[in-house]
Amino acid sequence: MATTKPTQPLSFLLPNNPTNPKPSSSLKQSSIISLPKLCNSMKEVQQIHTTLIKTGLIHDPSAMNAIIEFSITQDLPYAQSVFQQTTNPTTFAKNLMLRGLSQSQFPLSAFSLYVEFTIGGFQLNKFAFTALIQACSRSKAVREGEQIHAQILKCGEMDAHLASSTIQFYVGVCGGFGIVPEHAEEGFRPDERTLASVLPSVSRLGALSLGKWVHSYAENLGMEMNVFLGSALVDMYSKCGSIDSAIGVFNRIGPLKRNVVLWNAMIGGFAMHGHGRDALQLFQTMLASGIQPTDVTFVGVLRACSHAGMVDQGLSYFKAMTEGYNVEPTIEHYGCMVDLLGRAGRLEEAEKLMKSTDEGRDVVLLKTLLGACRVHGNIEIGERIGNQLIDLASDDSSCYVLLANLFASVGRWEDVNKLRNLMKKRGVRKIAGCTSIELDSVVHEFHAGDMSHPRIEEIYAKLEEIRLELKVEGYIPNTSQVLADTGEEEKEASMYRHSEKLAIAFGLINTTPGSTIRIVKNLRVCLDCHTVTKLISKLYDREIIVRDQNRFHHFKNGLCSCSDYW
DNA sequence: GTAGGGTTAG
Repeated sequence: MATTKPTQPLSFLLPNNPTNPKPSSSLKQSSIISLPKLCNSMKEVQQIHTTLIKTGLIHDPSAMNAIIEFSITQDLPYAQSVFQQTTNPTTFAKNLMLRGLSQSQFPLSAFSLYVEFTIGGFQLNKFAFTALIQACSRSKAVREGEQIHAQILKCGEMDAHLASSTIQFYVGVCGGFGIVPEHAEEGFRPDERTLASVLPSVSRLGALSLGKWVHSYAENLGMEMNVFLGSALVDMYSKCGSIDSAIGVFNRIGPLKRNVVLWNAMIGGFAMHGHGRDALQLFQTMLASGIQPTDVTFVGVLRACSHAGMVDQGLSYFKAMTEGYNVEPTIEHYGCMVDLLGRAGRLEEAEKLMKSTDEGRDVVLLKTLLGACRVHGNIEIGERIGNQLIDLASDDSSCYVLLANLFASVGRWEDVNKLRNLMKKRGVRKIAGCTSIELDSVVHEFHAGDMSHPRIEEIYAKLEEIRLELKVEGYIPNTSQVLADTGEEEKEASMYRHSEKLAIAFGLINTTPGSTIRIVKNLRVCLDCHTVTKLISKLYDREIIVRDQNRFHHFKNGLCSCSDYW
């Protein structure tokens, strides 16, 4: 871990450094040859390399290996030249070189070295094979990978590590085809790595009870809560809507054990839940504990600012990122910034920033800006961006829907119809809205106007009850996002069959009063569902947590954590 | 002494 390395330069250990009066002979041989492991830069490695040559210690194979080991990740050409100058490279050094090339920009270059080695009569071992099969994974070289797989089987080098790299190869190049396990292995015990690998799938599903099961499984087996498992759990709990449990896992990992990935996961968790201040406070704590932020950290920080509406803070963190922390902005950072400025209604600035990058025609950035135009009813910029989008991403239905929403909000029904016809002509279909809710480990899924649920009558009865109560409260349905130019009554009726309303009604019927309702939606929440959910949270005294396409909404006491911008 | 796992805009 980079943070455990000494930060001061190591040159004071070298003999020609005047600040160090001791001659090099006072250093044990074993200590100088292990120095490259402690190095922070190639410059230090080169200094040590020079010293090794001067003192003759370079003839010790482990000294050479240490130099190669450091430089394969930092300066591959350097490692290659050192390796070529070695008269009798050890197996270890050969394996390192294979690994270095397989992790380089041109993974298949490992194969030329492999050919060289085999001509020279070198027998490959499991470490060499791992590097080669990974090279095939990275470059999607199916035939080569299959041949390496055959060789591995022939020479009997297969073990658990190599098997997992081989599986990764097949999963990556053909979706796992051809490697279906024959049976679940008897006596097989998953370890922290296994669980850390399955958790991202649980996170994507938003299946909290499944994630909780994995967590308690780990605890029951007495597994060590390391940063890998910890980060995966923090992310899982965040993405499954249980930010408190995420905090619990984070806090239980000792401050000294926390690495930047774990901090990033927790900051990102706060961000997606709209807890901007918590995210920024945690970021400051991270800095105070001496952890260097990465580009991912700033994605979390900027996302936190945008989701919590902290525009000024966001702008100053973006500045600090590039000027103070030397982190180059990526497309993800620009995405956050366009969202941040767009939320504040600073649409011209958002567009200017977008155009100033190489990513001015990126579909996601354009969609972010168009979404902001819809929220702020800016038809001038919105129409321009929208038209650009439906050419650029002509098969993406959400672009048409966003633009149609904008037209509908200003009553331009003719344009809405034109868009609908264009979609039909181009064969683009709207993605159907779908909301799921999990009760007692069973996932119930609802689509708009769904009549298939066995308890659908009760659900519609509950919705009717809600509709009447909201009417008493003076609520007027907002039909601006209904894209059919029909009568108000028809529009209202169609809105009451939206999938999120069905899921919430089902949740109200089947959970104890006062308990939290969690639902997951595949698209963005519609404007009317958002308003209705706020009112339900107050009327029924329920906390309702909604995960939509890209963030969480916490509805409580008539308010939503997104401050009505999403 | 070498290899597998975790975090990333809308």
